[in-house]
Order: sequence, then C-alpha cells, then structure tokens
Amino acid sequence: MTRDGGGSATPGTDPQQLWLSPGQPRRGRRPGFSREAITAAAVALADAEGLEAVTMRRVAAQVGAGAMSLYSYASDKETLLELMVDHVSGELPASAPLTGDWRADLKTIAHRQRDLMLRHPWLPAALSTRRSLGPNTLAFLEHALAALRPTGLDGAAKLEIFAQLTAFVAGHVTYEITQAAAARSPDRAAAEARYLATVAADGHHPELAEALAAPARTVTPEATFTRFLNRLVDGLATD
Amino acid sequence: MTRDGGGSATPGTDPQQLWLSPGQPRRGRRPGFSREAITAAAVALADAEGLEAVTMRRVAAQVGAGAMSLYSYASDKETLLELMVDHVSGELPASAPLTGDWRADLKTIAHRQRDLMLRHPWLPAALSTRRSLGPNTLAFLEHALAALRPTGLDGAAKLEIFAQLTAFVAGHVTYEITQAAAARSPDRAAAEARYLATVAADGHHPELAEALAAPARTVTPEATFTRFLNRLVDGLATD
DNA sequence: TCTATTCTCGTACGACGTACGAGAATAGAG
DNA sequence: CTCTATTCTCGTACGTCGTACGAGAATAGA
Repeated sequence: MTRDGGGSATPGTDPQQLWLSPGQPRRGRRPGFSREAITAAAVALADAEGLEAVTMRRVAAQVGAGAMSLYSYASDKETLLELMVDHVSGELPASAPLTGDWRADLKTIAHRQRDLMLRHPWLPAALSTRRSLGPNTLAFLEHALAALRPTGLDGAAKLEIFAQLTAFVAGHVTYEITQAAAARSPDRAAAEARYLATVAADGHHPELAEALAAPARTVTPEATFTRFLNRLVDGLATD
Repeated sequence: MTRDGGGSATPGTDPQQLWLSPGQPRRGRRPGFSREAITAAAVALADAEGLEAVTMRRVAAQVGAGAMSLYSYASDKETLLELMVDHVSGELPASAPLTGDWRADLKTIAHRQRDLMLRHPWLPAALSTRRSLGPNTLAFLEHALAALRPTGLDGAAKLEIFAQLTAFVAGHVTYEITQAAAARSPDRAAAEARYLATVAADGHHPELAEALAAPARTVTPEATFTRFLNRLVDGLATD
C-alpha cells in the first residue's frame, strides 16, 4: 500500500488522496525522501532539459533514490506532473493586494502567469493536458476570483474567464518560445523561410507572400503580449 | 534511403523534404501503401482512441503494413503527427467567400476551427507542441490573412492575430472537452466536487466557495464560445 | 522481543520509437 | 533475356520508458 492509498480505478485523478493531508501514519520505516524534494527535482529537471527529460528514473537519480521509491510519494507519473504544476504555481503571489479595478487586476494576474511560464517553459504544455487542484493552484484561483468580484458575474462565468485567460497566456507564451527558439537556431529558421518563400512564389498565396515580404519588426514580445492582453481584457464586458 | 531524403540533423523539422513534391522516382519496387492512407489511418485511430493510441505499430497494423514500412512514408513519428495535423486541416474551407467585414470573417474562421477541433479532439493537444506547414494548413492561413486584409495591419501583426486566435480556440475547446468528459463520468466529477467543497469549507477560499455554490448554468458550450469569441474579436482594435 | 507496518529498490515485463539489414520487386542498360 | 541499380517491405533487435511484484530493511507499539 502506498502513501496515496491505492485502489482508485484510473490513476492520478483522485484529488482526495493526492492533496488531502496525510494524517499521521507514524509507524513503520521513516520516509527517506519527501514529496517536496522529489517534486522540486522534477521541476529542476524540466526547467533544464524540458518535460521529456522528466522520467521516473532520472528524477529518482537526481534525488538519490531508486526509481521505484518515487512511487511511495506519487502513485503515478501523471501524479508527479500534477505535483510539479502545483509546485511552480506556488511562485505566483496569491495574496497580493487588489486595486478594485478588475481589469487592471486581471492584467496583473496574466502578467504574473506569463512570467511564471517563461521561467518554466514546460508549463504551458503541462497545463494543456492537465490541471492541478493543489493548494497553490487553488490559492491563485481564489485570488483571481477575488479580482473578478467587482464584475458581479456569477461563479461559472468567473471560472470560465480565468480558464480562458490562462489558456490565452499559455498560448501566447508557447508562441513566444517558438519564436525565440527560431531566433536561436538560424539554420532551421532560414530553411523554413526558404520553403515558405517557395510556396509563396507559386502565386496561390499572395497574402502569405506579402506577409513574409514585410520587414521583421522590432517589437519586444513583452509589448506584443501586453497589447493582446489589453485587447482581450478590455473586450471582456460584464453584460 | 527513404522517400523523404534522410540526412537532416534533427528529424521531422525540415519542411522542404516533407512537403515539397517528390518528383518522380519511377524506379525500384512500387510503393505498396500511400502517405495519404497512412495518415488517414492515424487520424482515424486518434479520433477513436486519442493521440496516445497513435503508435507506429498500431497505425501500421491498421493499414495492413509492417511497423517499419511506415518509415518509407514518414521519416519519423513526429513527421506523421505533422501529416495528421495538415490532413485534418484539409477539412477547413480555405476558399470560402469573405464578406469584407473582417471581424465577422474572423469569427466565422474561429467557428470553423472549433468545429474541426471538436471533430478531432486530439487536435488542440497536437497543435500545442507542433505546427504544420503543409498545403492545407498554409491554404487556411492564406484564407485567414485575406480576411484580415481590411485591417490594414502589417504581415507580422496579422500572423500574430491568427496564431492567437488559433490558440484561443484550442484553449476553449480543451476546456469544453474537459467539461464534457466530467459530465460523462459522474463518479470522478462528484469526487472532485466533494474535494473542492472540503477545501472551500476551510474558510480560506470564500470566493471559491461562492463560485461552487452557484447553481450549474444551462448555457450551451457553443453560446459560451461565441460570447468569448465576440469579446476577443471585437476587442481587436486596428490601432 | 515480537509483530505489524511502512518505506526502499532490484528485477522484470510489456510497449514504445526506430536502427539495421536481408530479401523482394521493379526499371532501365546491355 | 540477363544484369544491375534502385526502391520498398518488414523481421529482428536495442535501448528506454512506466511500473507490477515482492523480498528485504527500518521503525513503532505490544
């Protein structure tokens, strides 16, 4: 029997067993590691080498454990990924003061999410398939809901807005990262540009041709993000 | 030597070799399968059982080939996934008439993307890590750029808007699918609701408590999507 | 000291992506 | 026709993954 309590049908999906406090099983051999340390090691690994580097064996090695020991702390790899998401969500300031101007507060929140995702580039991908209901995630959700209180919207609407905002930020950061990666590997970018130029030259893609012919702009990604974010948030009416 | 021409450093990332027309290598044994058929089989598999069911062995079996035969048609699994993305993008009407009202046209485009993603629920996840530069994808991009012509924005701005719109739709569909899945497995949903109620009852999450206490609304996902889409698109100024 | 409990982790299994290379099929050259 | 170069097919095999299993080590209460 593992610490998470086995027996759930599909693994990694029972919030009770994962997040609820463990009580005190003060008996038997003392744990040699900790969920915290394991999660932190997994996060460090993902930060350094990407999500695909996060394997049970490598995380275990990083922490000085045998691979199978991890299963005493996370019943699953999926569970470990949820722990990672909640872990980094702890970096988000969840009790910062609110201005009362919900649009401004929402923009601040989005900027913090973006900063977090830039610090942990694997996070957008991890979030796209998964969501955490851990304490840090819920604390930040609570914060966002509080920011939305002045809108007077009902709960479901507020939850939707937060989900959409998060998805928007994740999408933008993914785009940012792609652009930055292209800038860092000029060979591939050049090959791609050459290919697109070929396509555009066939006459069937005039708009594409024109878009590619335009000189590269010198706007910072930050500014672009802010512009899109402002548009999105300002467009949110309280109808 | 495979049909794609080997030798590229990192696999699955050289658009030239993937999408450019193969010329005519009329010599040697005739191909027993086709890229089209293989891609279609992979898409069918993903539609039926999700992206994780798409393995080289299973796709090959589906098409009556040995696993290794696929590598004559796609040098990589990653390449096969790109082929899948472009394949389903072919379902998007890329030469539908435009009204000249770019906001309306953009909304139509987004609705079509949503329909596509609902038909192929694996698509948002596939797009989040990947992007295709295949003919169908580029045709639809061309269409979107044409729709944005009346804005007078420069090429980079139009490309960004399209990327953001796609990310927005993908985010929303992911959310929709999650909600629908929760509705289909009431056990898990109930367990989650119970857990959240527990958390909300601790007094530290008043906003969450209130949001969860609200009665479930009866708005269709479609209507929610339209509302968010309108807000986003109407918020897009041409500054 | 004994026993129940808890954690550790070596071994092993099945599934994955795919390198390798032997064989089958085809087209042009002689 | 034969010969050869080329192309496609796919069985075998390797390394890596997640993780089931279970034997052993450590601990707490009886």
